[in-house]
Amino acid sequence: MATIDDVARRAGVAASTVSYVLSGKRSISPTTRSRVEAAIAELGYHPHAGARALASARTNVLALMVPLPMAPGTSTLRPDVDVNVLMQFVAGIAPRARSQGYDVLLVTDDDPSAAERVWAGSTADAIIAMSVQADDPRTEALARAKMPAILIGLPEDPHGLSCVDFDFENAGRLAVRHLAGQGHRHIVMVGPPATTFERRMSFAERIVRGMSETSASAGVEFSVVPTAARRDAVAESLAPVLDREDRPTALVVHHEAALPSVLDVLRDRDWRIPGDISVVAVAPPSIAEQQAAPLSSIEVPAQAIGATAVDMAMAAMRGEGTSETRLVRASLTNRGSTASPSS
Amino acid sequence: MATIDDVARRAGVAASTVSYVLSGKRSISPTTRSRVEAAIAELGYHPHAGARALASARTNVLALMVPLPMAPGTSTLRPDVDVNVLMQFVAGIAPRARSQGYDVLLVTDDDPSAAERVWAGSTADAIIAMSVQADDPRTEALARAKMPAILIGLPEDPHGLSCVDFDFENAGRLAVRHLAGQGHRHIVMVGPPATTFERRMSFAERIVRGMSETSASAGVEFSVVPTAARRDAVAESLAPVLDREDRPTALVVHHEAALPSVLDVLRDRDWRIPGDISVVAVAPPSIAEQQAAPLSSIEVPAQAIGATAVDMAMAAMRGEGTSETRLVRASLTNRGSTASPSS
DNA sequence: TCGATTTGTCGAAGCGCTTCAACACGGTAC
DNA sequence: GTACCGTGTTGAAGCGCTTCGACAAATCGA
Repeated sequence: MATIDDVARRAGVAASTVSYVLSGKRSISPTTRSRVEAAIAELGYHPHAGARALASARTNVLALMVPLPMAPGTSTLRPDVDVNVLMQFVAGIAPRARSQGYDVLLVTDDDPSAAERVWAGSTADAIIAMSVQADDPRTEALARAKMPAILIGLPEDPHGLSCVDFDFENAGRLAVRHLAGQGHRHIVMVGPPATTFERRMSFAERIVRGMSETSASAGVEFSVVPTAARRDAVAESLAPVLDREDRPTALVVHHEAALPSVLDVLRDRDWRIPGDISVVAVAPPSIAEQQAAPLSSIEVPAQAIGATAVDMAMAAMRGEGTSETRLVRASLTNRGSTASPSS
Repeated sequence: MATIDDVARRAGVAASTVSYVLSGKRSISPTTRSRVEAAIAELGYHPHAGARALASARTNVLALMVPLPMAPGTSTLRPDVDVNVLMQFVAGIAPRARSQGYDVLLVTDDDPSAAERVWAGSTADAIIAMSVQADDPRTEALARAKMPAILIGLPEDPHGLSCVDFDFENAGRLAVRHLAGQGHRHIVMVGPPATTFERRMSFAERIVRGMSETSASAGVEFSVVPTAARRDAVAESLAPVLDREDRPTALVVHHEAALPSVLDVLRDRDWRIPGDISVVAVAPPSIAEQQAAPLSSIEVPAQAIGATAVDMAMAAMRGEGTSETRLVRASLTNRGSTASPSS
């Protein structure tokens, strides 16, 4: 492997000059610059990441704490984390980090001390923690490690850390307002399984709050049906609600994995969308689009949130960013799956 | 941050002694060892990863090339990579790497030169590349970079690199043998979309080869139906085959995402499993188990393959591992979704 | 024309660790 | 008693880079 000295020798300059060409921290004459660049190209030189980290005290690595949806060893999926959504975040984070010259380190240990290991060992410059729960133990560990950290999700007590998340409360309001505006007086939210609520994933609580408050003030009847993703589970959970004489005229589905099952259940009853029932999905665009029927949806811009998290991490490293919480605003894309109730 | 010198001073020994306590490369007296360990604990010392990498020429980082299933910027899923399967691999890789003291670096660039960047910059000690296609350009790039690399998947020309994969050909043989043994004379494989075949993902080609050869020698009629995952697509793709008078009595489904749709389509026809039709899934256990009906399946041990890849990478770094190809053997778990055809 | 800036380059001092040669010391062997 | 060995420890030399202060040369204002 060629070193910076090799390059310097070949270009007939000092090593420090090469360094400055690379970093742009001092002005360099065009002549020198091109000689150095030529030498770099000829030798196929790549600076040694470790040496760089040692000398500059910056690693150019961003650590990403990902909850592994399946416990290692077992094959059971953790039902409260949707793999597709997870990937959407990663798809937003990785390229954005790369474009700023950062590599992404995957940290999957559920042990909260992993954060300290990464930070204290100068393995990464900052951490992004995904899928933060209301009472997530990682939050405190991150704060204690005193390292630039961004949370995706909203803990009860951020311990002074910055957070990004989708504005689920607003999404809930939006959905109800849209449907109530069309004349719906009875709305049901089909939500994540009960365990998600028990785990205190705040997003679930927030969207419910948004919906129920708006419903109340609009005089709309509202209830929540938590469900597992499997079709039989969905059918069973929904039956009591859909069988009622006074059944809801609109469904708001906030459970990516259950979406196909919900549509199937409606189809089994020969209910047309939106003729017999209106449906709004709360999901990343790619998922809403992939359904059998195009669904009007409140799009969770997971990729954009991921990218934002990276930007906030960069800001935090620069010492800017007084701890802030950014809630990315909801917007409803109408794909024609809602209409005034026929009654 | 405490340095090794701080620890040495506190323990009253030389820095090199601390280093040897940490690495175990020289014998240390029990007294000294415990004094050093105490100092480490008191100071909360963590060795600086960069300094370590510089001095020892080893980073203790494993790079993982993951094809991002969704192109950044767009929201379209690449249909040939199943997110769930991807995650299964990661779930096998990350903990195994960690247990050997390695961190995992996520490399999502599709640019083949990413490998060189990572290697030449001494950012990682080895690379594992996932979802390798028959004619994957990354293969040659990896080989050229002359770095320890393991491929998950089977390229046409491994360029001397080691590979791990599931023995899909064997899986195909196994499935047909099992069904033929029960008396089935007409089997259809429901496979990944046509684009997967076009992309020359070798797994698809291999399982087809295994099935068709065994079918031929067992006198069984066999055909392949590629399909997209969505329910309407599946219904449409399967219709010509299932509507035939002489319809198949068994389906082998090798397409994780389409599995639920296939079951739905059968249910719509009021066909019972296995009474009216036998079904075998080829999928990771977690996915086979999650279906509405428990499915007999040939289990793709994605986690185990991931772990194996890590072990092979470690061996390759030690300079062992003459380039080898390991195919992990298939086994069929009977969950009662196959039976002799009723005819 | 001369001092004051600015511009471009260099040399050297570390960053925190690993590792090698060297050595002190008590125990064995003769 | 001397010679030798193994054990446990040390000091110093880098690993490849960044960055700071210094400095020569070019540019400027008056």
